[in-house]
Amino acid sequence: MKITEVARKLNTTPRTIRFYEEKGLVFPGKTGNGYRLYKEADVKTLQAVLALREVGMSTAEIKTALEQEGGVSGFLHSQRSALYKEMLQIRDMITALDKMIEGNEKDAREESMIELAGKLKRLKEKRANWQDRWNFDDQAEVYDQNIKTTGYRFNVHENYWDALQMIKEWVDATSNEQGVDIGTGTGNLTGLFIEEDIPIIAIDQSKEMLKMCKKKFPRTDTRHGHFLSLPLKDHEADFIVSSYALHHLPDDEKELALAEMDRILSDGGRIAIADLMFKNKTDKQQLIDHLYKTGNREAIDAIEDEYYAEQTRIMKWLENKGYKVQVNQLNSILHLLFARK
DNA sequence: TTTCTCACA
DNA sequence: TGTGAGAA
Repeated sequence: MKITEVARKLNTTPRTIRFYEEKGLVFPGKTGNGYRLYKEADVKTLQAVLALREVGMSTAEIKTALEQEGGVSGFLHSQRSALYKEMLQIRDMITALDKMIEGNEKDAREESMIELAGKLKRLKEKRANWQDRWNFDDQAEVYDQNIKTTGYRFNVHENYWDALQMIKEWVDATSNEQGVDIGTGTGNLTGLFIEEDIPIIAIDQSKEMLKMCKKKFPRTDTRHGHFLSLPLKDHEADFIVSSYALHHLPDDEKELALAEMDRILSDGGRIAIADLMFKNKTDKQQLIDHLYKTGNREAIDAIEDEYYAEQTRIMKWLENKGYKVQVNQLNSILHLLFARK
């Protein structure tokens, strides 16, 4: 396609298209006489450029967007993720301010305001720098091996495959449903669905893990993202599964994660979670006491290193949102949670 | 027709 | 961030 043809098709002028080339957004080939020749792919990118321009992005921003891995859609998702983070911060600020207003009306002392401000600041920091303390990028190669080797006196992966299998069976998906696996890791759970030709989007915050997942199950749609901002539209998923992932989020963020799941899940959709948790606070204390008594340092270290959930708290949250919840405990720390919206 | 360059808002 | 005009 020559330049005027493309311009007409996209409702712009040849001049503008050349301008975008000057800014490094398209690279058409040239004919013998020096005329620009546009391929179908070039037209596509130009279309994207025009669209992004329309939304107010600068050519420089568009350039970085185009260069990002995952292309435009990857960029859009990361933009969404950034905005979502901001939105959460603003929401935190509003609740904190509401509390201050309330406190002020009751003629509270200044300390409580300062206290609140401090709490807000810490929350903000936590949100801003959730970091992968466990370094999953480095674990990608060895993760599957680690599942097989049982711990000395404490094996977090006991009943691992049972749990994944049970999730798959409970979800009971058909091949025209859209699934999502959050914190897919090396894709063990995702694989169970892929084997049966059930479309599933595998999400992980570790790009190395995603590579490994793609290697094991090439047909998987892998996407970079994390619990607090999932790269999916509202109500896009028919079912959500997640295994051995939620315990990497602090408790207050777990509820945000559930809210985010709720956002992408269609009405009547299912959530199935397998994770290390305690039934409730007293259960947690009892188990830890027991471990102390028996001197099982290994287990205590493992538990303290992560954020095991309280099953009842998650259950309550889901029920408040109108989910019908069913639970199943496989061993002292492994719980399954099935919820229907 | 198209390209390139300089200038302009 | 574009656009206009003129020369080739």
